[in-house]
Amino acid sequence: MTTISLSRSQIIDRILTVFRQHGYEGASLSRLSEATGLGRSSLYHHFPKGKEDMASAALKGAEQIFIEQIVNVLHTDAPALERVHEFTRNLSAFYQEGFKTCLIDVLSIGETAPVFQPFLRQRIEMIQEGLFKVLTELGLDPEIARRRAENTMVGIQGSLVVSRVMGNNGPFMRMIEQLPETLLQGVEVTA
Amino acid sequence: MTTISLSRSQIIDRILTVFRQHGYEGASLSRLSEATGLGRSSLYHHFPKGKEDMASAALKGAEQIFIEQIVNVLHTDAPALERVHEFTRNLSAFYQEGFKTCLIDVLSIGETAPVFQPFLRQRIEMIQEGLFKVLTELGLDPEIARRRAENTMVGIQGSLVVSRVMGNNGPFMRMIEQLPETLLQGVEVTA
DNA sequence: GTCTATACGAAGATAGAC
DNA sequence: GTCTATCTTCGTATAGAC
Repeated sequence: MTTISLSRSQIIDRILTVFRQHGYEGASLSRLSEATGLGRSSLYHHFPKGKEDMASAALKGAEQIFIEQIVNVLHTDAPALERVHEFTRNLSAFYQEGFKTCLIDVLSIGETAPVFQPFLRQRIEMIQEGLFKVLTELGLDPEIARRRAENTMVGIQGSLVVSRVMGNNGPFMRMIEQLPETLLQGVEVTA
Repeated sequence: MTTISLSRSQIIDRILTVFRQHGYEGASLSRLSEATGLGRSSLYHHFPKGKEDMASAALKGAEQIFIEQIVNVLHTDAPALERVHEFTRNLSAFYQEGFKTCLIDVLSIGETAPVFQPFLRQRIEMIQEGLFKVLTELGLDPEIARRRAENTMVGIQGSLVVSRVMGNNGPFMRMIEQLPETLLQGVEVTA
């Protein structure tokens, strides 16, 4: 066979896309097979426990880039204001300017939701903790900081849903555009 | 049979719940049959085109109460401020204080999404138009009004997702609590 | 209007050859 | 590590009796 075989991370990436687009129940083995170019048995070779393994791998595959691009940028030693802006930029890229459905949304629906829920919840908490840290460093009241961190998560998820339904990424992009301003409202810019 | 048979609207309500909880693909005929107490064939008697018919009926079933409770309250001749508050209260009740997943979210995922998308989109537009009307009546700049209407939809959908994943309705309830204030920011209260 | 029975394909999953 | 073949269960859907 001269077929160029995919690396594990490439396979997982294809799988990830299927789950994002179709949800857990809609991500059938046929679709996963087609998307990866692997037969069913090959999929079971890579993911012995089947679909649940694949969804877990997809979740974990997204985690790498998620932590790097979204979470860690909030914990660098760069100036707090700069961290907010990098977070915002990377967020937009991570969701492909709002065109990508979020796994957090999609995997929290249906019978298997309890399986993934702890991980999904952790993702939300990681972002909220990172934002909380940055905002309190900037002198914001902890109550307000916590609140803004939550509202940010709400804004991300909500704008993705609304963008998806409206058929354009306007809502997401407007959320992104106003995010730094919203987060930094009332912060003293003591250069 | 002494079984108390359900009315059509009761049947649709049960179906609605299944779609909300499991999404379109996860809402199998078995689940729908169990939830309604009707055999598969009976379901086909009521909904000849099968599952797609059921989902459409569920969507239409929710529309009645949606328009009454969420949209129409924005178009009454009550004072605009009062309309905002009634909208907020009814919104909270409609989503059962944040414990109910929204059909707009759930039916916009997966292969059949294009079938329902126009209707889902219309729901979002109905709310946004109603809010836009109230806010402009209150003297708000049209640009700002449009923006706040969109942010409200984003807040609703996002807080429902985050509440679901976090396993508590706190995010939704905080969104509800701050909604009137957010909407009415900068509005002159000329009694 | 609801039931039983049934069709038929697709679902997830496994065995074993190569 | 990928394939073909196969298994079982579940999926949607229909026919026809009551």
